[in-house]
Formats: sequence, C-alpha cells, structure tokens
Amino acid sequence: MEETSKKIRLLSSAYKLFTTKGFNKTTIQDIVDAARVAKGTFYLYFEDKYKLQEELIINKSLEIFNEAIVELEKQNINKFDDQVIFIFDYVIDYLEKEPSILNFISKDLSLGLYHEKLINILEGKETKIYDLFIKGAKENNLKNPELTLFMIIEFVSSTIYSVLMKKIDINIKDYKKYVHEIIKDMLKIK
Amino acid sequence: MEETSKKIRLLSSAYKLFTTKGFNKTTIQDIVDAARVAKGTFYLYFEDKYKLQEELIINKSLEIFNEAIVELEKQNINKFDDQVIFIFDYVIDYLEKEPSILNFISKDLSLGLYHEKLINILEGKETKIYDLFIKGAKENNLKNPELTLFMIIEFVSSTIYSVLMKKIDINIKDYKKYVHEIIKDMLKIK
Amino acid sequence: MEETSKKIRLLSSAYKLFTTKGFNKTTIQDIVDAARVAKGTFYLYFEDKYKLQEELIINKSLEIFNEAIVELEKQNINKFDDQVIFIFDYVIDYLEKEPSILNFISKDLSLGLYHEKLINILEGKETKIYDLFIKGAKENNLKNPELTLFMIIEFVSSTIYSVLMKKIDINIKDYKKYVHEIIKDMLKIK
Amino acid sequence: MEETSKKIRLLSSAYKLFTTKGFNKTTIQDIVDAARVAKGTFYLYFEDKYKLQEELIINKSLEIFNEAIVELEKQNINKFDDQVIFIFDYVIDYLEKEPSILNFISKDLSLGLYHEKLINILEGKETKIYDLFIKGAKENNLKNPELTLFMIIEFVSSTIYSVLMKKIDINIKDYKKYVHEIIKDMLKIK
DNA sequence: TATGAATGAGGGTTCATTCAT
DNA sequence: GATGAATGAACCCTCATTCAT
Repeated sequence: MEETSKKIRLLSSAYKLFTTKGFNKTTIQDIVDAARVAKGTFYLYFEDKYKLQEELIINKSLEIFNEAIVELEKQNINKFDDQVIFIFDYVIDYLEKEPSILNFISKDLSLGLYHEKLINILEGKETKIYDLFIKGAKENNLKNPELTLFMIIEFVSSTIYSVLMKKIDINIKDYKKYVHEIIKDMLKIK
Repeated sequence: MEETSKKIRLLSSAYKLFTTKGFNKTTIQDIVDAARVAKGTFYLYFEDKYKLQEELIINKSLEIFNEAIVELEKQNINKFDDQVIFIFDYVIDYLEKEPSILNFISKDLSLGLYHEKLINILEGKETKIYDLFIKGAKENNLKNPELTLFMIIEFVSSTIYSVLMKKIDINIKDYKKYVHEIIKDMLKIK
Repeated sequence: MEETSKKIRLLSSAYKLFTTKGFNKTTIQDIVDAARVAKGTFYLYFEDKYKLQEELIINKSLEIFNEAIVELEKQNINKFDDQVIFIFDYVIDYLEKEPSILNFISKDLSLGLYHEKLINILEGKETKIYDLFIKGAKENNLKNPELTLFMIIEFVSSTIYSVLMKKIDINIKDYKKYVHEIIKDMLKIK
Repeated sequence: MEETSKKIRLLSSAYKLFTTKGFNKTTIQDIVDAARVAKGTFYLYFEDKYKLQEELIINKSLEIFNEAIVELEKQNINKFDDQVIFIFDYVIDYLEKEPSILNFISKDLSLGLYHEKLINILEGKETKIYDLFIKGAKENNLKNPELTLFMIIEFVSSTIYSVLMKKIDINIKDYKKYVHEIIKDMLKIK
C-alpha cells in the first residue's frame, strides 16, 4: 500500500502542475520537487514526461466517461440519441466545473495528441462507453459507428475548449443545444 | 527591394522547415541557416519563433480562403448552403493536395493555437470570407453567424487532420459527405 | 556451496559483459541483471566495479600463464630463451583464439592499468612464471631479471592489441618472429 | 588575434586539468570554469570532450617530435641508428622533465587510444619524423619501416610511463640503455 | 541594417551507492 | 545474507537571446 505512494504522488503532482502551468512549462524537476521525491525516482516509474502525461490522460478520461456511464445507468433513458447526449452533457458539465483539465490538455496545444489518445482509449474494446455506443449504434442502423463516435468526440473536444475558455462568446446552455443538434444529426447519417 | 528579401527568405525557409520537421523541432538556427542570414537578423524581423509562425499562419490561411472565394465567384452558386459547402470543399481539396500544411499546423499538436488564430483571421472584419458569410447568414436568418462559422471551422479543422493523416478509416469522399451534412445542419440551427 | 555461487555468477556475468561491451559501458545494473542477483548483493562481494575488474584480471591472467607453464613442462625445452619464447607464444596464441579478452582489457583503453596489475601478479613471488623466470635468469646471468620480464611483458602486451585488432598490417607469424627477436635481444642485455 | 583566445583558453585549461586530475575526472564544467568562459562556448569550438583531447594530443605530440627533429638537425649525427636513438632520447628527456603529460595521457588509462592517435600522427605523410624515418629506413634496407617505427613507439610509450612513474625500479640512464639496445636490434630485423 | 560569437539557464537522463526491510 | 526502491549529484548538451562590432 505504501508501495505505490511515490508513483501516485508523482502523478498527482504532475497533474496539478500540468493543469496550472501547462505541460511544456512543467519540468521534471518541478514534478519531483512537488512530489517531494528524488529526480531519479521519476525514472523509476516513467520512461519520460510524455509517458506520465499519457497515463494521466488515460486515467482522467476513463474516470470522467465511467462516471458518466454510472450516472446514465441511474437514469431511465431509453432512446440512443438521448443516452449519447446525456453522456456528452455530463462531460461538458464536468469540464465546466473543473476547467483546469482543459489547461492540462490544451494549454500547450496538445489537443491533437489528446484526441488521438482519447479515441484509442474510448475505442478500447473493453470500455463501457464504447460498448454502449456500438450496441446502440447497431440498434439504430448506423453505418459506421466508430466514425460517428469519432466525429462527435472531435466536435465536442475541439469546441469545448474555446467555449469554456471564453474564446468565443456563447453560454454553456446555448452551446449544449448546438451539441445536441449536432449529435442528433450525426446519428441520423446512415 | 533587397531590403525586404531577408524577411521573405526567413518566412519561406521557416515554412519549409515547419512543414518538414514540425514547429518545435525547427530551431532558429535552422531557419537562419536555410535563409542564409545571420542569427541576429532573425530578431530584426520577428520577436520570436511564435510571431513568425503567426505571420505564416495568417498568410497561408488567407491565401487559401481567398483562393476559395475567387473560385466561388467564378461559379454560379446561389444558395448559401452550397456556397459555404463549396468553400470548405475547396479547403479540404487544397489540404488533400498539399498535406504538408497539416504537418506545419499539427505535427506539434498546435491545433488549438491554429484554431484560435484562424477564427481571429476569418472574423477579421475585412476578410472576404467573413463578409460573405455574415451577409449570407443574415439573409438566412441565422441567429448567431459568428458562432456558426466558428462551429463549422472547428469541426472541419479538428477532423481533417485525422482524416488526411489516415488516423481514421474513411475516404475523402465519404468525409466530405459528412461535412456537407454537418454544414447543412448547422445552418439550420436558428 | 550455494553461498559462493552468487559471487561466481557476478564474476562470470561481468566477464561476459566486459568482453562484449567494454568496461566503461557496462553498468553495475547490467552485471546484476545478468547474474540474476539484486543490486545490493553486488556490494556484498565487491567494493566497486574496479575491484571486480581487478579480481577478473588476476584470475584470467594467472589462468593463461599457468596453462602456459603446464604446457611448457610437457615439452622438452632446455634453453632459457626458448622457454620464455614458448610461454609468450602460448599467450599470443591464446589471445588470437580468444580475442574477446583484449576487448575486456583494452576496449576502454585500460592497457595501462592492466599492465600494472599484470606485473604485480606475475612478480608475485608465489607464481610459477616468476619462479621459472628468475631461476632461468640467474643461470643466464641476467643483471636485472624483474626489469627484463617487465620489458618483455610491456612490449608484447602493448603491441599484441594492435596486431590482433588489425590496427597494424602484419600477420601473426611475422609478429611472432619480431617478438622472438626482441626476447632474445632482451635476454642478452646483461 | 583576440578572435581565437577563447579556444586557446579552453585548450590550455583543459590541458592543465587533464594533466592534473586526468581526463575522465575532468568535466566540461571544470574546463569552462577554468577558462572563464560560458558552457555553450565550449560547444562552439569542440564537438565534445574527446575532440578536444584529440586536438591536444596532436598538438602536443607534434610539438615534441618537431622539437626533437630541430635539435637533431643541429647535431652532426650520420648513422640512422643514432638518429633514431637521438629522437627517442629527446622524447624521453622531455617526458622526464614534464611528466604531467603522462598523467594527461595515461591517468585514465588511455594509453591504447593515445598510441593509435600517435601512430596516425607520426605516419601522417607530411610529418618530418615520418619522412626522416622512412628515408633512413630505405637506406638501411629495412623490410617494413612502418612496422618497425610502430614497434619502437609502442615499446617506448608502453614502458616510459611505468619508468617515470616509478612503478618499476630502474633509473632513466639504465632505461635509456635498454631502449638503445632495443632500437638497434629492431633496426637490424630485415 | 546586419552580424555571429558568446552566453548560461535549463533541459533530460544516468548510475553508483545506500539502507530499511 | 539478500533485496531493490530510493537517492541525488553529476553529466552532457541545446538553444533562444543578447550585444559589441
């Protein structure tokens, strides 16, 4: 139990720093200092800064989507459209409450990388979100479920940053309406 | 005339290097070497590498969109939907032919930054694309033309990279169909 | 019996690595990994990498020279000159067959160190080679047997590397002729 | 004239440090500190520590051998044997007076490397020592002048260290006698 | 304008050694 | 005896930026 505490400390220190100063501006020295750990210890657990980031992205993304699924199951939502919308709404709300995550993801413009990872994670056959989506997609005769999921994720993740960071003048409510429309439209393309 | 040639040489050398090696991996030394100019000269024309990048992005983006407008005017396309689709098709085709530009924009994952700049540029009140869009938007009673333009640009620019780079399994033709649908849908949201 | 197996494993793993990668490029981690032993165990048996190297050099050198003596005794060689020549020929042949030893000794340019050790070892009063040499030297009225032995060893060991490693263009046969001449000449200096 | 002063300062600082602490124990930081120069400046003039060492070895070796040649020409020595002996005596005397050079060369056991370089340098077709040796060798019908030169250099350089460093109990005078004998013998091998 | 030598903070990484278990 | 996680000093090297010429 004590065993992994150093790794956990490194992860959470890095998370704090990445969300605060951004990925590039965070040095390994910063991370080990914050974790009160020697520099060499970093290399005991991670190959380099990028591997740590990857682990963080995977953890955090799965956390959010899994929470979303858990919440979804508590609801009584039957239509596939609405299920998908519920999940993305959940994610949007989550990011609204904890916008520092976006800093982590995007401050150093790593959106592209993040997307790639995200897609890989969500399409990991064993994730609940993927299962749910593919099952629903089949029942709705979607021609290419992976592609549709990809498009939705791309759309939301590419716009949410600008919206939450107030780079574009729109409130969350209106933004969500847009997203709902897009999701519905996308699920119609067969 | 000799006077400006150094700046131009720096810009075009940087463009070549950025599209080849990516932004982060290109050093100022690389740029000045390629431009056959002294290191100090760089700082005579640009504050730093990022300002040069910015200038490059603005130039290139305006170039593409303006070409698109010129082409559009040669056509006889009356419906607003179709005009917008024509322009984005033009851009997609352009990028398909010259995918090195994507390297420049995204190899170092600068998608986020690029979007921001792009939006600013296109919304620059004096650009033709903006004028055309706003005029058409009004005639079609779009509630929030800027937002719609933003959403379309975000959608296309966030997905085109993955499509062209074969990160996602879809051919250009099918991808365009998706984009057309999305654009039509977006222009319906009022 | 199980007790010493770890030390032996460390020695033979180190020998393999030193002859393969060279001394400097072999880390203690490499050695303990190859010996399937924990890092701390290394320090149970050796002060540091240099002490291990020393032990290895002593072992290996004694092994070769003792083999040479054993072989010599099987022959019927009476003249002192010829006895010495026989021994050095034996060593040269040995190294020719197993040139990896030279890698171990010289890859990291440790020739100097090696010589020092070698001289100490061979002059160790209890070694057969030393006894044989001193006895023969006296019978031949050599003024300074230690010095002569030293000179011969230095000459052979400083040239053999270049010869075997093909740094100098000479075949072993011709090289041996040279060595024979030098040995004879040295044994004449009184 | 001021132009190269930094490089010269780096070279002479490095020389002092190499002869004092040895090559391996001298860090680039040590060198630049001693030269009162910034770290980056080092890399302006040398690829790495090894290239600097090489430059130093070449400079110093040529310096000594050229001095020897100059001195030789002042003498009236006609026999080839005696010419060669004069030169090696000169080198031995030089090293006796300035034994720090041996530290530089051998403290980190780089004898092997040094020899290789030395041979290359001296066999560089344009060096006086090489010319003198080959010319004399031909006049004396030496079968393989390069090999003989190599053998002599190897012999002297491998023994001089131990002699000067008092690792072996012999005075310089006697040592020189040995060397003279060996040189004469080697020049007889045809 | 133009130069390019000089700067030096800062980067990531390695590895011999220690020590609590 | 044996372990291996933890240490942290030390390493080499990069490169944006400055400034005297």
